[in-house]
Amino acid sequence: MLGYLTMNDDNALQELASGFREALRHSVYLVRRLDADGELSAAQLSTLKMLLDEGQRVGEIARNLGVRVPSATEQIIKLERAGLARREPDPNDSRAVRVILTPEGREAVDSANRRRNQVMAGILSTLSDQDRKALADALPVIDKINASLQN
Amino acid sequence: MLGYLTMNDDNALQELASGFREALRHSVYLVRRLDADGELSAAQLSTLKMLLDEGQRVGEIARNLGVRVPSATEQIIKLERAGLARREPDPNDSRAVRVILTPEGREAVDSANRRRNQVMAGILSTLSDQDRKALADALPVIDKINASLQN
DNA sequence: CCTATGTCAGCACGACTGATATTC
DNA sequence: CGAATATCAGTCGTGCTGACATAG
Repeated sequence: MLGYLTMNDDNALQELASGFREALRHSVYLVRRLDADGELSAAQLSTLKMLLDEGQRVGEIARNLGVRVPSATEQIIKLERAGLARREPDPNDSRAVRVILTPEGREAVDSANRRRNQVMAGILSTLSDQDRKALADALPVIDKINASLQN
Repeated sequence: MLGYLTMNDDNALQELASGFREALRHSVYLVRRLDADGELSAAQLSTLKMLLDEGQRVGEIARNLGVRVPSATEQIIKLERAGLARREPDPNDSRAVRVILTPEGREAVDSANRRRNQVMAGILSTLSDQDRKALADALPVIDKINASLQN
């Protein structure tokens, strides 16, 4: 049996969960809009971004993207066809494939990233300092929540 | 030419934009995961939810969902086939169609909503009070950002 | 006649599962 | 031989645009 305080806490938790879910649902459309007139789709940009440093294996990309390996392969093939990435055999493990950025890919990431950040910054610039602080404070928390999925 | 302070503000804005974009990108997968083992897809649940009170017209549903009318029609047809919603002519405007929930639809909303909220609440319950407060404080801000798309 | 509302047809994107090769 | 890695083939969900019918 729950005590009064505990029950309140539980209600608050449910409400927060519900509110956050709703916010995320709407944000899906925000992301879509952000991509709308872009040269790269969101999935492509995400994939390219994680190749920036030294490239990755297909399996790693899939895991980091939160999708299955065949889905990652599909994206990679598209990027390759677009001349933005290249696949090459992993020298240490011939089962694996390393995916690396081409110079064009690197340029595409930078430019698309810049464009999207500017659109978002434009939206954020209409907020009050207080609102921006609240958002900034919540980002690490949202990261934590997202990270809890990696398990 | 921008002054020092302004330039700092601008940098901060860009960083906030970038961080928020990144958080949203990851959240897409969170939402997916939340839907994964559900009886209703996220789009279907969202559609059903806005019929709870007194039903809505197709155009209203589309606007509230943030999608085009044909996309809303498609969802509605699926819900109708599943026995969760019904379409009937609007008595005041014969061009329009009112969509209303069936009792089964009402039940489905409740149950799916409950399940998803519980999963999310489970995740949130692992956070500190401070983190939860930060998240709660940011929700209205995120709503504002999302609302800025309605234009 | 023009506009608003909804539906239909056809398409694109991006995920998934299941079935292979190939290598460890 | 069994496990891991990547790809291929086929399917599904959900969005979009453009064309259309009907009503205001």
